[in-house]
Amino acid sequence: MKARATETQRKTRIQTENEEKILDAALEEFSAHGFRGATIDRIAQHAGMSKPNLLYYFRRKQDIYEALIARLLDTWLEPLRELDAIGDPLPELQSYIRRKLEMARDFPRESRLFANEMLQGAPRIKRLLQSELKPLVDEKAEVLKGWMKAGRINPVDPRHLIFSIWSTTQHYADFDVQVQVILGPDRGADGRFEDAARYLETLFLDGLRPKNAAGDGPRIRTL
Amino acid sequence: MKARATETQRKTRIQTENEEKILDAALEEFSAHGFRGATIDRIAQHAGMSKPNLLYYFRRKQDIYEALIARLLDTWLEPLRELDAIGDPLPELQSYIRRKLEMARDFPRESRLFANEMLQGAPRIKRLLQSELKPLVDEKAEVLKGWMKAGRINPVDPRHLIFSIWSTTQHYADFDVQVQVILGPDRGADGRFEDAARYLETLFLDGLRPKNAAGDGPRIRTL
DNA sequence: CGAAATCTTGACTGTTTGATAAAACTCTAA
DNA sequence: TTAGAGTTTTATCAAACAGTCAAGATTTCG
Repeated sequence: MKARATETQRKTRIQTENEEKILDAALEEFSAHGFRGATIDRIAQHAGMSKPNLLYYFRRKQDIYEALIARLLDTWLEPLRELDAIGDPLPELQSYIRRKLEMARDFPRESRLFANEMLQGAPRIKRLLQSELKPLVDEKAEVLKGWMKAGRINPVDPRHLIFSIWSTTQHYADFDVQVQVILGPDRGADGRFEDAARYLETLFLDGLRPKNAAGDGPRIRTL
Repeated sequence: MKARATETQRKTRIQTENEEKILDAALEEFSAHGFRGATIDRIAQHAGMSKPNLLYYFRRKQDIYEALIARLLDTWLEPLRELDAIGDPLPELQSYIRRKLEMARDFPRESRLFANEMLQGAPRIKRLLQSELKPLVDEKAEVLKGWMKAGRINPVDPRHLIFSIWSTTQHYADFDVQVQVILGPDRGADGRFEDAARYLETLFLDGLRPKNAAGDGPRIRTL
């Protein structure tokens, strides 16, 4: 009779399977339409079960969404956690960028779900951002600052540096349609991924200013 | 009796005012909740009028959305149009980045509306992207290629370069909540904007690798 | 097997939503 | 001033929506 009670209780095979199916379908829906735009009917349909049956596993729409968010944030921050203060700065950053890019490739729906929540003003995870995300970023910002002080990477605002890594990599998941329209069908998904990886490597390591050439031009006005 | 007919017909003062009020309210709603998540009721309420009255100006929900999208794309592409093949590459790119950053600061709702449409797979503007966006990007990609061939900027994939400018700048509008959580309240909106501008300038011009120092470290594995 | 626990379904409720009709009201220009 | 165009509201509708309930079907396990 009681299915998803919070009590310590082993999950049935069917329960595990169905919860998985539901969360997968819900990810599809929520990531494309946001919390309000998604409907239980569509999630149930996509999960291949009746609406009342879905509601047997998750009492309310919000419960599905929260279950999704809960499992998301941890996965999402994993790449940043791996940024190692002991390692060499540039290779560390490079592999962080690559890990984020791989996540955008392998978990685009998760990326979009996160983006959707942000666009809405993060009403449901703002607190989590405060308690989980911020301390982690603070910690890693200190690591970056250390590298800068040692002259091992150029001195920039470490937090904005992190923003730029997030945005450039997640762009390939969140704006996938646009990317495909612009790049055309010539190059498949794998090719696009490698192109993006190569480009971001150059951008973050060396920027656009040519090192050898004198062709620098005048500084632009600082408006 | 007939209000918003497609016929050539002068608009009333009231008509102009109310359409403006509606579009502003709709922008608020659609940018935060997407097409499905937004409701006419809430838009009407936010616009300070009754739902039937709103529907007197825009027959269907979709009409409001489309009116919004139509006026958006043109504004959105304006900064890229200004990228001048004749100018000096680095200052041109720098001021393009700055213009995009200014748009993120001054029109965050428009940015979010666009992002929302993308997350949904751009069902309503995919065609417009093909016919308007792609040719423009193709044209500007050629400009960039020319600069690269002349050795005036580092050789990179021009389209991915454009993606990175879009993503880094729009991030400050689309993920504003997250940015605020991480940066804290110490620095106001203006300070954040200037910090971002300064950081992006360094990133795009010089990247992170220090020029003077030898501290380079080994190359990372190309996974 | 067979009973208890688990799972599934159809029928249903109250509410919200997009949209319409027509009556009532307001503004404007001759 | 007043007729008619333009605007707003009240009342209403059908569909979509989140969520409930109890009865029936299935699985699990002693």
